[in-house]
Amino acid sequence: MVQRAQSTLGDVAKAAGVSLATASRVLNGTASVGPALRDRVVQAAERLAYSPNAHAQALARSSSRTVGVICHDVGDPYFAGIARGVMRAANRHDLQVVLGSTFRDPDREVAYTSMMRGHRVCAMLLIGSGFEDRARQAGLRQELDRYRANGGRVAVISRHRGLRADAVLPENREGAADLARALLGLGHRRFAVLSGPPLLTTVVDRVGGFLGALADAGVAVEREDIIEAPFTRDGGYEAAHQLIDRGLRATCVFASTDVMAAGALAALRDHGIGVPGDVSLAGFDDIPTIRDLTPPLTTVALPLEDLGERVLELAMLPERAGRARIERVRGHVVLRESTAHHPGGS
Amino acid sequence: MVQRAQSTLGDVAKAAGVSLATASRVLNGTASVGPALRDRVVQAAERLAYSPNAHAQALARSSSRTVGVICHDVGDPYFAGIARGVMRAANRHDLQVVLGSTFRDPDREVAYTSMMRGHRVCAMLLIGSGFEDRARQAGLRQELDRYRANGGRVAVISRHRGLRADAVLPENREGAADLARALLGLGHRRFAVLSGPPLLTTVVDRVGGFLGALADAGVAVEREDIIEAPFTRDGGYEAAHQLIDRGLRATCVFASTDVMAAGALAALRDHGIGVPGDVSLAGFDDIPTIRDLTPPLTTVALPLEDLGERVLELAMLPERAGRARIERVRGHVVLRESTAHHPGGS
DNA sequence: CCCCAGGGTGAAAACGCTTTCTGAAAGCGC
DNA sequence: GCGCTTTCAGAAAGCGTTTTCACCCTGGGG
Repeated sequence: MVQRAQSTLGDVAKAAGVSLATASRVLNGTASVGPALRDRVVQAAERLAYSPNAHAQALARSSSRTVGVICHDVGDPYFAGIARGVMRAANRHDLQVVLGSTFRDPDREVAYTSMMRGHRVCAMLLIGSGFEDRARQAGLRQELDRYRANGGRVAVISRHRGLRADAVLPENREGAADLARALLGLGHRRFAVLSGPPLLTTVVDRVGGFLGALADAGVAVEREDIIEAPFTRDGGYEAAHQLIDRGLRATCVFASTDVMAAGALAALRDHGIGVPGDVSLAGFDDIPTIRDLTPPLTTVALPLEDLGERVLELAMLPERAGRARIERVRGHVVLRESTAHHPGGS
Repeated sequence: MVQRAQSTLGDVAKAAGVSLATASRVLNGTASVGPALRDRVVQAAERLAYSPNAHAQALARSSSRTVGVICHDVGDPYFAGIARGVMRAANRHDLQVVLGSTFRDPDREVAYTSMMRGHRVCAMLLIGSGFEDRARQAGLRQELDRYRANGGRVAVISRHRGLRADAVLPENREGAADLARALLGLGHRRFAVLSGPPLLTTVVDRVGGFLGALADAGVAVEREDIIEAPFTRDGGYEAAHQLIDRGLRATCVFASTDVMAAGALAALRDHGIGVPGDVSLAGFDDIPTIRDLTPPLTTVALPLEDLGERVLELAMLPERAGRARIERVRGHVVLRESTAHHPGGS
């Protein structure tokens, strides 16, 4: 294939009969250039279909308008919602976005951060739960510290151990506690919990908050009524299935994400267990689709798109000297029809 | 971009007491370097937390391992599903992804292509429906032609008028026709259609295919039973609402995407109209969540994640001399419980 | 008439890397 | 010991921009 060389600023300058410097100034509007020359340059650029080489620009300016975004899985509605917010804010700030999807592999997360450091992105956004595993976090932290040592900005959503980065923090613990109290208020006393991978801070917080609030009310959840499963629809399905196999004694099931709850709902339906007739079901996140389930799911609503916008806004702020900025976001309980009053309760 | 003195290859070379060239060769494994020097370089790089400047590399090599991906809205489950596939394939090929979300603004689409051209991405992926509007397409086409003239690769999902790019083509027309025939087979004779923006090729194909197959069977759909609405959940809700206001006479409603169908289902439920008792409902795409709706939605299943992987694979192939590669993907009809046999039918 | 301010322009030095070209040293057969 | 090929390392020329610095004008004030 004959690959005609992409025309350069030099070509444009030559075609317009001006110097490189002048051409650059015209195209950037950097300095005042005589109208005659200006026109010649603009026309030459158009004629040659000139497109400035962004790499050369980044190199010469030592700056770029690119942010790196790392999430677990763009395909998941939770991240998709947040990503939409990030993209909206990025458009507003005229920023380019390079995206990483780790598929929940912590090593890949580190690989992405180091790649983005190489790209000299002006900010890095870590979307989604951190890991409890300190050893695992160490590599990530080192990479990010190096990045920040050179002036890079980091902002995260959710709790990330040890990273001292600006953060948008959904109040998972409190939200789950609120939910627990609401469910207690409906009269439930016997609960089951569909937990995610216990390595995720989000899981720890949500399940911990939920169980804590129950404990405060004198309600304990037995070990076998807490099931760990992947943070996916099928994980939720499997977990509910397992729960049923063990003999479902709870009157209310809490799934730590809506995605899992959707799977659980399917499992319950497949077993002919009525929701909320036989058992109540609640989730967390308020992803858009669950209000269209039957029954619509009770959940703790998080403003996903908003989270995305805010984390990007945080990253655009200059680093704060003292300690990191924390924006807490309180989720609010939305009682829908998947949870019903439990007659046996108080 | 990172401000403070990020260490450079020069620093590493100096610290290791070797030349730039040697340092470069060690770090790239380009040529054989004596073990003693090699170690000194590697250690110096580690000590200085060296991270190669990707822009400088791209410039020096005049090539990059970055692909641009442009979609309408990452937040939409359809695109989120495809994006997941793209990310998976990108991980496999060790490619970086820069993402654009147009929010369905064709101008922004052009802006993205030109920005990505500037970035000298090695390929551009256009995800999602093209526009019928020839004038609008002209700008996009020009930008892409310039990109390809310089060796850039373009691959698209869905039909894009005038772009002669490699494409993964969901057979929207045929899929919709299959669906229509299946619904006819259930005995339905009176249909309504929730159409998307008529400027989108996807809409034209799906609605066209659907109506065409009906016409072949001697069934006509009246103009007022075809409603145009945005390609969103709320668009579907509104459209169904409007349909109901006009007096719902159809026994079966076809929504041109699952996302719209989900909204329509909600509207029908809100009006106490039973699905499929009072009316059957079908969508298109088979996004993951609709099988969990009640009733689960009949649809035309597209392998979303697979589409994403395949479009990236296409883009990685060298350009084919003659005409563009076309990969047709036949969706298959999945009859679920949202559609029922219509007693009045044949 | 001279000097100086200042707008407009060009030459050239970065920016951080890759890669070609060149040269030095080392290994080999005679 | 002599020429020969290999191997390994460095000097330097790009890659395509931006930006500093210097220069040349033109005009206006003294």
